[in-house]
Amino acid sequence: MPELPEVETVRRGLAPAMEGARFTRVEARRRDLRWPLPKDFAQRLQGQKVEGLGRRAKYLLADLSSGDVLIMHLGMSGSFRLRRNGETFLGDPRYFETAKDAKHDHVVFHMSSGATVTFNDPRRFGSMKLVQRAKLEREPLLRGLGPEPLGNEFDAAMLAKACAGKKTSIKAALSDQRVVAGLGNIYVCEALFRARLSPKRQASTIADRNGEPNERAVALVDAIKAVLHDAIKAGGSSLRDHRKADGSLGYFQHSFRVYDRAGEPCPHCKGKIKRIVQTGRSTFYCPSCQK
DNA sequence: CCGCGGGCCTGAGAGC
DNA sequence: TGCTCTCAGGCCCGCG
Repeated sequence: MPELPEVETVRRGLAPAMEGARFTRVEARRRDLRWPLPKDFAQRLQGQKVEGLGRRAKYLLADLSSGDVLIMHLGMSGSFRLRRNGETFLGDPRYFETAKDAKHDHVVFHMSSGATVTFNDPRRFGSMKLVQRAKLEREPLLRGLGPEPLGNEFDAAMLAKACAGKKTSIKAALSDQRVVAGLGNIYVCEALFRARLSPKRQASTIADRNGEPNERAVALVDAIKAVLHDAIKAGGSSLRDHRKADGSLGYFQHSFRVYDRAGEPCPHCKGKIKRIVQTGRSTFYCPSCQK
């Protein structure tokens, strides 16, 4: 599921329950996640205070009083659910916890705030990892990541430089976390539509020979920032698994202009939206608007 | 180094 | 109802 807007939505939902609170009890019910949890995972968290809950790309980072950082990733199907003092799930009344859901509850945090934070992930592409804060810069999961797309330092010059000389498509380049960190299939498709650029265009064509940005790079950066801002405002996109921490749904999926809309009319020219496959993933775009 | 394809897992939905 | 097939928001690894 989760691309940057969904992870940011989860972060904002969990922060009030976790920041300033301690782990009173931690259950690691399943350790065979994408990267196996260490044997002492629960023990290393127990009693630690969460100093802050941050985000880098699609990773959640909990800063702990022990000097460790808890890195969490949602993979494709991961989600967090938040309960307080044994209450049932807050938020959307359409949500019911089913036995099927509970079997994928792999990690449970009991917090001194009275909150219970449950990590659920059917496909187990997500995971967690504890690293020392002093070694965070050398952490392999984070080391190669490109700039945060919503940061001030991410601009047309930076994107053009990263794409200059790239033979691959602009779709593949934007999906590459080393170029820009946090976009996935949905928001790459949506950003390219907003920038009116074809996903098949060679990545290097947003830069001139010297690697300087052209007008396409400017449009693309604007489109990326805009779609991410809009999606965060909507609480992310809920397709299959994503929910806000209180169990309610994000609603940005209703604002998709091309993603998952093959055959439907383009919102701009009314032509047919097309689905193609690039590097093994679906791409949705309007062949007449996006050049 | 670069780009691509396969694999990791489970579940949902379509078609028969 | 149930089987089989395809597809899914991410990321890592190995191959050429």
